[in-house]
Amino acid sequence: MEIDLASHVPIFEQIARGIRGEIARGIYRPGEGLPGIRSLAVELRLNHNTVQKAYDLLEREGLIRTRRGIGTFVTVAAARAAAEEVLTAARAGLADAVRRCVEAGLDPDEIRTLLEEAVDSADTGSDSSGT
Amino acid sequence: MEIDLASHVPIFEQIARGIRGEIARGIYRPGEGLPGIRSLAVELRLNHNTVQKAYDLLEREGLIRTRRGIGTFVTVAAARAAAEEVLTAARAGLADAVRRCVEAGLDPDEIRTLLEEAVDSADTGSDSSGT
Amino acid sequence: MEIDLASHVPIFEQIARGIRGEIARGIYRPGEGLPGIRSLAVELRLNHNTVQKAYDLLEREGLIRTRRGIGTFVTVAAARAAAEEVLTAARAGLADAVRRCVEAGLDPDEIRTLLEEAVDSADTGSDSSGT
Amino acid sequence: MEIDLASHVPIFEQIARGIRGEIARGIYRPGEGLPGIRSLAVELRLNHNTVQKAYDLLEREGLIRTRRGIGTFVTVAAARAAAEEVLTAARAGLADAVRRCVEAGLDPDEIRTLLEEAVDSADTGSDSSGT
DNA sequence: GTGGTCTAGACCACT
DNA sequence: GTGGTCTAGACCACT
Repeated sequence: MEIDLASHVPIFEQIARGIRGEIARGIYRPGEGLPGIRSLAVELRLNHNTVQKAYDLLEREGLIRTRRGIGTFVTVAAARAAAEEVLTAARAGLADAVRRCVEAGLDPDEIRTLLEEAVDSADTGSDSSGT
Repeated sequence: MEIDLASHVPIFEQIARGIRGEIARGIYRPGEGLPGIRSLAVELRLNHNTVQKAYDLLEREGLIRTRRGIGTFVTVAAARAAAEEVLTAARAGLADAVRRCVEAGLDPDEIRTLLEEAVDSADTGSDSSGT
Repeated sequence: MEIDLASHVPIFEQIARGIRGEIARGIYRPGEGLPGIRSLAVELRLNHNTVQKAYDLLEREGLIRTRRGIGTFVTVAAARAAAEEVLTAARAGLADAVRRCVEAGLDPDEIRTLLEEAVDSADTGSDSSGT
Repeated sequence: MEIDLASHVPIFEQIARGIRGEIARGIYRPGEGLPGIRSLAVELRLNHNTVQKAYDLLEREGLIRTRRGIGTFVTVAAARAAAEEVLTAARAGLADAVRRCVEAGLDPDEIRTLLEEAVDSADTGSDSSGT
């Protein structure tokens, strides 16, 4: 998961988004355990309270369930819910970014070109070669 | 200019972006006066200090210049600089949004579809169909 | 008279200081007329209200006297008073500048060197060659 | 740090000057933490926004760096930069004060005498006599 | 506790 | 009217 400290999006929100995305993509499946708050905090070099806040948010959304002393788990209803939330957020984010491009004076074709560049470079981790 | 009070982007930053965009698109031209800090604050229903902070930022960037008791004006170097800043920001924002879409599990074609929807709805007023 | 628009000292105060100095040095003598508000404003490229404010200040101090429709004149008591005020202000300003030098980490000798440089360069207008 | 509420120099600028001087003199060293915005505000009996503005200015100059939730620290490049800025400002201030003395009709010797008085009284605490 | 943003409102300088 | 500074006080994010 990548945290952008310079972003205006609160860090706890970025963490929550990251986990939502991972649930949506099936990286974490219902019943599966999530990394511990402390260890994730160490990995991301953040204070554990910040990670805690992200987990709290996800629990309020019903995506995860914390069991004292045992750990945090993905709920059964999570996969579908996460996918929807992530999709909605992604769509909103894209619409917003496009609006800013239009305001920047870019015409649709230029935006499409930028999109292709962005798709290509975002495509890093996922192997699209089919190998 | 539209201000999103719910956004994580600080209001003063949103104002600065808006004005940068307007300079970039030639709505405000070098030498031209910008709306007064107080009057813009009233129009946007914001506190004048918030608008002041946005103008401060733009002045530090060299896009505008303030003259005591007279008003605020677009600098000669502004148009080009604003266009560049806005373009860079727009590109970064789009790349970011696309990355989130990919993380949401969307494939390139789905992202392209979303983009077309976004372009259409962001296409405020400017009828490109020529009909 | 030199006005420093970038200075934090209000412009009307700078004008007043300038005139006080000129009275103190005998450039304007008791009974003599001062430049008109409008013409001085034009010369200094300022709004006449700003010059007016400076004249008001000097009148309150008793250095000058305005006679409607005739002009502004240096009062009899002015010369001595101006000299005192200017001297007090100059002394205070110097003490302040020295304090800042000390705070900048300069030792007395370095400050003395700077002073000699400053005295030399401030010596521009006054012909010390005796020619 | 001493704040002169009657000065024409804005309070936030006075605070920035004070801290620049303290960095220049090595009172605060690179990596070291500065007093918190809120606590300094309390100490100086000022509003925290005013101190904030001073810190903003210093951050823009690259002298200090703020870390959310942690505090404000002197940057590595700060010492040299601060010393230069402070020296330049001190030199300019002294030149200005001397110019005013000359305009007040003081001759170089009188200015030198005033300087010695100022140096003596500004010589707070640091006994250079070695006694 | 530490910094960041924002509002409401006041006072000043310049045009 | 136009900008600049400051205060008092509130709310949020991160440690």
